[in-house]
Amino acid sequence: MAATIFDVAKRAGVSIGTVSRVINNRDRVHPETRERVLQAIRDLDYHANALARGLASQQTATLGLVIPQVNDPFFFQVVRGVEEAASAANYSLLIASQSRLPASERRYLHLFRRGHVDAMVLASIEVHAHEVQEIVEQGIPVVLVQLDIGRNIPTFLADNYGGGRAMAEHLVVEHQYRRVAYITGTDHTPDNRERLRALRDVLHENGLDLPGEYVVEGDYLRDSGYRAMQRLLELPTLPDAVFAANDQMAIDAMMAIREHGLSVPDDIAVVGFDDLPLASYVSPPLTTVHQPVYELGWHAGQMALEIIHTQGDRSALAAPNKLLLPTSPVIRRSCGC
Amino acid sequence: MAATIFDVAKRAGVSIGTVSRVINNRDRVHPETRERVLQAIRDLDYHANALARGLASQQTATLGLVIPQVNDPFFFQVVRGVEEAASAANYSLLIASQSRLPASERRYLHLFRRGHVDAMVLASIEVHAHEVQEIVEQGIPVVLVQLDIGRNIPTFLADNYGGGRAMAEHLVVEHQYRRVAYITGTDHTPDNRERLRALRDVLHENGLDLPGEYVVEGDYLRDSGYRAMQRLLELPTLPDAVFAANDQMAIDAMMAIREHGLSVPDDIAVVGFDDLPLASYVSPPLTTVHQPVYELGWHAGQMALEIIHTQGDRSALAAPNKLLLPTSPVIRRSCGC
DNA sequence: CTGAAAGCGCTAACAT
DNA sequence: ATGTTAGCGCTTTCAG
Repeated sequence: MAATIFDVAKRAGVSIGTVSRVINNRDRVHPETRERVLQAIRDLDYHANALARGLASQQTATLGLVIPQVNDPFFFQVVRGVEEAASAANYSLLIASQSRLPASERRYLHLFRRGHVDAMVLASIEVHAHEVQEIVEQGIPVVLVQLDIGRNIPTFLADNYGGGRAMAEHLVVEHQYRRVAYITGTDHTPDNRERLRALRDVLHENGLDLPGEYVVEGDYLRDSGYRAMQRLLELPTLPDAVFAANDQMAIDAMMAIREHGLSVPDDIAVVGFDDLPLASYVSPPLTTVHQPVYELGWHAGQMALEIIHTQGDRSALAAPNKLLLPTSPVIRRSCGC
Repeated sequence: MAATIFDVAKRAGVSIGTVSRVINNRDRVHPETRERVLQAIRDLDYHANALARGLASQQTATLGLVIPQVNDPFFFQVVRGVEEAASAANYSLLIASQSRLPASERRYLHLFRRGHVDAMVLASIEVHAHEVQEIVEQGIPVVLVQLDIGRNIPTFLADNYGGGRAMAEHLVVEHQYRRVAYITGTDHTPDNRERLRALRDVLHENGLDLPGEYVVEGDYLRDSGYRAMQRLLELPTLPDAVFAANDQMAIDAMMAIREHGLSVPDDIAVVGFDDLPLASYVSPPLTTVHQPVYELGWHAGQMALEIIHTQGDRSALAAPNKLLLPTSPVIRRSCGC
């Protein structure tokens, strides 16, 4: 059986209270006593039981992270970011995927209901504002990643609008493309909206229009870009550039264009958003917008820890509650450069 | 404050013992009493505190998963597999990345030392056999994934040899390539060894040789395939096919070949191992061997749960302790098909 | 079938 | 500076 605090106390000839003090660096302990306790801990290879400590202190030193179930390398980067922030602070990471089950079965809510975690990071999941509210009201800090529910909750987002603008400007101003089309992601996501808005703004600022038939619907997933592009290729006037809401669809679109006997970027330029590892390997290499995914996770984890450590401290509320991390265009060949 | 078992007991007019019984479906409880308790639980939105339960029962209903720190989509699939196995059994998943720190700082060992988890899944990490032994001796079941330390520990591996053979046969028998070269992964990994052994066996069986200069060293990571291929391209007699130990290097090798003014697969065929999402997008699409990564994770999680539930039961030892999951060649264009 | 009570291993007052 | 003790919320005997 693993050694307990009693074993340590006995071996060091002190009470468990003293052992607890040296473990937690609380109060003053006589240097000599401390050394004796430390020695006993080493001798016994003692490691405080996390559950007992959590039960007594009402702190678990673990962060909960909820991610969608979809199989997207994107989220893994978020996980890595949160994990590193957590483990640097000696916190553990409890992971839950959002299940496919109907919203009624929100199993991940158990994480906090059962006292498992000190804070939660919700990344890109479908969640109702009132669910988040419920968690917060139980005193569990929540941090959101790529997920904007417009409440007073700390939120980390990639700068979709800024990145979209930079890319749109590259297309319209530098390359002087006049007929830019857009392949959308799922319509309800803010990312998609922001990117589309950016394109539209830039076009307008340059006296150009984004006609309705140049906005075709995709869903971010494989193949949807292909189908969307096919529809564009049936138009009487072809676009000279296509901005896809993500890389996956941009790559699909390139395929459709090639199969149509046209060339990327000579006939039609294509750009995406995300900067997947894949992007640099396709031919022509895809021009896209890099998203700081790892950083999103890291900052979110960091923020969660900060809130935990300032709980009850009013100044914590002074922190901004929506942070945009910069995105940056990655210029490769598919834009015509 | 969240409701406790006392609140439920009071509201149902029973003792906490009875509440505990209905929660855990232990012993018999009078149907009427049970219903009253259940109702109280619903009324109060009661959820048993996981820490308290863990402390009292010495079971945490959580699995620990340790993965390497490297940023490889491969591991994410393992994570998904384990997570789904765990959550299907109402278990939580505690994740730890192996730190870059020296081996002395094995932080993930805390997971079990501190009573955090009921079992551990170690995936593809660097670990000493005696460390695993230590965990097992503490009574924590361990399951290994893509990691073979040759002890009596349940281990899930992809069938590297089988997949390697199938691919080698495709090259040598079907395509009749006579000069097949191999780009290695890091030498110490069993995956790499098995794949190389398979190639060598198939070559010999067909009266062919694998000359030393046709085995060039890579390290699985980006760019290493490129450099390895360059060395092959300097040889007086060029290979007519190259088998890379993974897709990443195969793709790099294709680049090197093209830059050398040769064509894939007309001048030199190239195949890989892994079946990354990327593989189908490069041109020509990469012929490779699919690894059941998600399945490895899922089975490992499943096995961990099984062992937990048969603890102390001798029959548990009857299970095979090394399981090969089938790999399958995915024939695309880069092999010449 | 149910209640009472003794822990599980630790933290955090409260004493001294 | 250190010891004592009452919980934290639950499971699990042991009685009845």
